[in-house]
Amino acid sequence: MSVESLSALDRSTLRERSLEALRAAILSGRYRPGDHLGEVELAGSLGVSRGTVREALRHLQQEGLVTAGTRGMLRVNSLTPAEVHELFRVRAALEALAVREVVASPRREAAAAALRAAVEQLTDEAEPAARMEADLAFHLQLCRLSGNSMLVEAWQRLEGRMRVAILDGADRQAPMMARERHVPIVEAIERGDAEAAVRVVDAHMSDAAEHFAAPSRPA
Amino acid sequence: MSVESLSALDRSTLRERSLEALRAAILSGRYRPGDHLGEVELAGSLGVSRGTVREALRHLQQEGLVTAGTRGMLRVNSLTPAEVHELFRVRAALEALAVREVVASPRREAAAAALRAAVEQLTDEAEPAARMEADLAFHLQLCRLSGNSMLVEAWQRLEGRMRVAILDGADRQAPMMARERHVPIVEAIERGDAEAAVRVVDAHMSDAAEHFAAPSRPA
DNA sequence: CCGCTGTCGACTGTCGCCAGTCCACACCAG
DNA sequence: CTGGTGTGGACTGGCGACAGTCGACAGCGG
Repeated sequence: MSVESLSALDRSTLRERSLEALRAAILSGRYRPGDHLGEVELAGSLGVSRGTVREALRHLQQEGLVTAGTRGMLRVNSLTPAEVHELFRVRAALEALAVREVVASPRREAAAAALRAAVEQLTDEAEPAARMEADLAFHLQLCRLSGNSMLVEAWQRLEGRMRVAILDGADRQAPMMARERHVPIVEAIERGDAEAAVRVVDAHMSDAAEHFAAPSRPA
Repeated sequence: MSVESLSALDRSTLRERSLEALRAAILSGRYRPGDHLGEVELAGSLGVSRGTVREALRHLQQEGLVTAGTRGMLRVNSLTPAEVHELFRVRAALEALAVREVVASPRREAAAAALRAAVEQLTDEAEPAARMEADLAFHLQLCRLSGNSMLVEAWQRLEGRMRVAILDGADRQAPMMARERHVPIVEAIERGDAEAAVRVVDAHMSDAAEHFAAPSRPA
């Protein structure tokens, strides 16, 4: 029943490690959408007390990976196709702001270079999880380069939900993560053509929503 | 030292009541930015245990009203002028998406009517706090009418920070909350002119950022 | 007078426990 | 056989206490 033993080697708090372990367990599919996450069971699995698990669960709840059911019980959350579409539209709005700010920034040259580097990490051969990481890293980098901390935070709050949506439709994720999909964004930024970049991002997000909204696990 | 006694009359949990009380205490200025929020002190003030206060504080931390300082201690957060600008730019992006979706919605007529009603709540005479509430209610309503739940959630995550920013510059908030500032948005939506509505929202947010970014409380 | 050190205090991290509540299931009366 | 009932189990809500850690301050040596 053990999720994964918490190595007590690093200096972070138990709460942080538990949070990380829980998030990884959910994202890895160890717990499926709808599964009940009992505090006592998790406390036993993680080797920590209930209170510690509680805080981690509350955090995941705010992240949207976990939702409250009957009697305050928490279950692994899943997204409806409609929610996936909504999610990607919000993401598109945020990233559109990001590209506009990057283009308008005096550090546009350096930003474009950094994005070039991030795009190179999008390998076409790695396993799905690694591809997703590289893809998310690119988009997060894009937000970071805008220099807008509030934007970064808002984007990161969507990240958990995006991961579940992407992993749910992992069978068809390959084309979305391709390097060719991201290069045009960087090129438009390099040209200083914000509107073109926004259009590319919008189209990219729209396609992605279409791909990942398909209910692959009827559960 | 008592923040405010929690009436044990309603049916909500202690955690929720504590959270509400704490948020109100911070937003009301009972605690100033930078103030240390001790778990034991708050527990005593609220008449609940430390664990309960802890969870409420963690929630406020994610809301951005509270930030972690040395040794995990939590302090009331404040926003730099730059952050206020960033905040309103993100908000503008989200509300622009909202108006686009409202205009594109088949329920546009009904939505416009609901916004008309919300605009009427923007009285020019009430006290600052009430004006802010009406203003935020209008904008939240706008997001809700988009029917995009992810958008609503993203917006609400900014709400706490917006409140602190607005209250910090409450001395000059009056013009921003005026009804005339919001009527054009509704009118553009009624006309079905999404781009015009977006421009109005953008301008509104830009002005607001300018107003509320002024450091009024040098602390 | 200045710097180092040891001790004290305060605060958070974490834990185990008790209480309240809801659900499921067995049981019994009709 | 069916419906109401009661009882047991499981789960979360909430609490008090212990332990670890860091900062402040007084005291001592140079």
